[in-house]
Parts: sequence; structure tokens; C-alpha cells
Amino acid sequence: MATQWLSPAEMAAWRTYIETTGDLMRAIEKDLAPFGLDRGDYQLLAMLSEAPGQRLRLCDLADSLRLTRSGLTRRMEGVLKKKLVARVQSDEDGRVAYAHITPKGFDLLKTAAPKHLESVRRLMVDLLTPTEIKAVASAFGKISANLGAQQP
Amino acid sequence: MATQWLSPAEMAAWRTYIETTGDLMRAIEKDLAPFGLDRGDYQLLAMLSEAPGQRLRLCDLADSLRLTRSGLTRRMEGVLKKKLVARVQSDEDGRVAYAHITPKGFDLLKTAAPKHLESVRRLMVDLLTPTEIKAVASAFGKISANLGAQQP
DNA sequence: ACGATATGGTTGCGATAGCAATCATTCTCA
DNA sequence: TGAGAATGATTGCTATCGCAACCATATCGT
Repeated sequence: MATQWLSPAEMAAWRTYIETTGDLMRAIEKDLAPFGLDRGDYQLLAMLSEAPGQRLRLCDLADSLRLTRSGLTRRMEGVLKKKLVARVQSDEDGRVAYAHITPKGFDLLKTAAPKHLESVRRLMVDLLTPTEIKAVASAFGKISANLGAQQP
Repeated sequence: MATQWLSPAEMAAWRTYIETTGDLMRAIEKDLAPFGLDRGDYQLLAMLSEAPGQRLRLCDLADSLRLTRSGLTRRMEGVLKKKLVARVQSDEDGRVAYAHITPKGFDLLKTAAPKHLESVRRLMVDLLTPTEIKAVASAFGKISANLGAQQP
């Protein structure tokens, strides 16, 4: 197995990407803080708001948030306490519970979303050319597809 | 403040980027596990190995790893216990301590690095066209510069 | 020269989240 | 139909890391 070094251009892309991503996430999280939300809460609410019936089974929600089921249980504690989400037991399958976004949660999301999107614009999207946008989408699309293919 | 929605292309870029990044980091971390290293340890060792004298002041190391000073203190505990890094008190400035990579740490890094770079290739770099590589580097370069300009 | 301030590092505490073990419910198939 | 496997969710334990408070050392201003 010969060592596969990275070319300078490849190294630059990789390094800038990993180093910047952390900073970017932190900055976006900071913009979300005034609403009492962190990125995890926001994504949870956004996911539920887009789901049919504004609700999802916990394990499906965990999958789409890239959390383990135990991780989701803990994250739910926070939004349940804030009454942004309700936990509803299924009456068709005794194992299943749903996360259901509440009116209060929906209102908060509607308030936070424009600010959040403004952050995404200001910190990322508006800085890039249309070509760069397309390239980022296509690049991460390929990476994601490849990861999905490896662990099915 | 008018809501600034994202175009479908912008939304695709943003979503794919954040969703994929977590998966990618996890996959890379998994490839590093056989060496007894996580990504934080690897980056710490890599940073030290490239520094002049194979050593850095703790606060400089913390900055380049995007850790707070307290975060670095904790991360150091791990690599100190494994004898991959030594903590050396400065004799010029009583406040300062250096992290110094040990021969053992350097050997481990030299073993792990080719495997790690192979992961980066397989999971990311080799999937992308040269154009996409350049676009990713330039995109995150801009994002990083902008973040640096906002919080100097 | 010496008190105020800045800098470097550690510690206590709290939040997040993964893993393994556990429990309950449902499904499978012989 | 009934034993075993699969699925959904929770809990105990652990690791990482940020914040605020803290201590030690160095530097600055007068």
C-alpha cells in the first residue's frame, strides 16, 4: 500500500474545509442563541415542521438528525421541557412514540428561521459564486452517496 | 428585515454540506480508531509534528486546534497518558508550557498518517473532479476569511 | 518600585452524545 | 400458537469540551 499523498490543491481543500467548518458552525450557533435554541434544537424543529402531520417517529427523527436513539432521547428532554415538542405514544404500535411539534415550537421556529437563513446567507451562501454553490452541492452529494453505499 | 429565502440550489448546497459533514467525520474517525487515536489526537500530533522544534505553546496549540485553553488541558491528559506528547515548562516564561511530541508520538503519527490520508482520498478527494476540489478550497477559504474578519 | 492589568494554564461544573445493557412490544415461522 | 428474533425507546456510564472562576507569572504605567 503505497502512501497516497495529497496534492497541494487537495490538501488545501481538505484543510480549509475541516478547519472552517467548526468555526462556521460555532458562528451559526451563536446567531441562534438569542432564541434559546442551539443547532440541534433548530434542526429538530425544522425536521418536524416539514414532516407530514408535523410529527415523526423518534427513531426516524434520530436517523435524520444523525443521532443515535439514546442521543435523541436526551435531546428530546430539552425541547420537551420547553414545551416546543410533545411526545405522543402511538396507539397502533406500543413500541412507537412520536415527536410532535407544538404551536409554541412552530411559532418559535417561524421566528428563528428567517434569522437563521440570514446567518447562512451572510456567513456562507452570499460569499460564494453560483458556480461554487453548485460545486459544493455536487461535491458533498457525491461524498454522501459514497458513504451511503459503503454502510448500507 | 425581509426574509431571505435560499434558492433551491443554495438550499441543496447548505443541506448536503451540513448533513454530510457529520457522517464524513464519523467515517474518518472510525478509520483512525485502530491506531488508538481519535481525530482530535491526530490533529494535535499533526500540528506538533509540523511545528518548529516539534513543539508549541499550549495556548497556540489550542488556537490552531480550535479549542479553548481548558479544552486543550483535557485533551492533553489523554496524549500525555499515552506518552505521545510531553508537557515541558518554559524556563524563560514561568507561565508558559510547551507540548512536545515524543518519538513514540511521532512514530505513531508516521504510521497513522498514510492510512488517514488514504481515508481522506477514498471518502472525499478521489470522488471529486479537480474543478470541484478547487471550488471547495476557494469556497471555504472565503468563508474562513469572512469569519476571521468578523471576529478579529 | 509597585499596584493594576494582561497573559497562560488548570479546575469545577454542566451540557451533549455515543455505547452497551435493558425492557417492552411486535413480528416471524415452524 | 408459541419461542426466538427484530424493533423502538430508555438508562447508566463514559468521554469531550465550553464557560466561569481561579491561581501564578509577567508587563505596564506612573
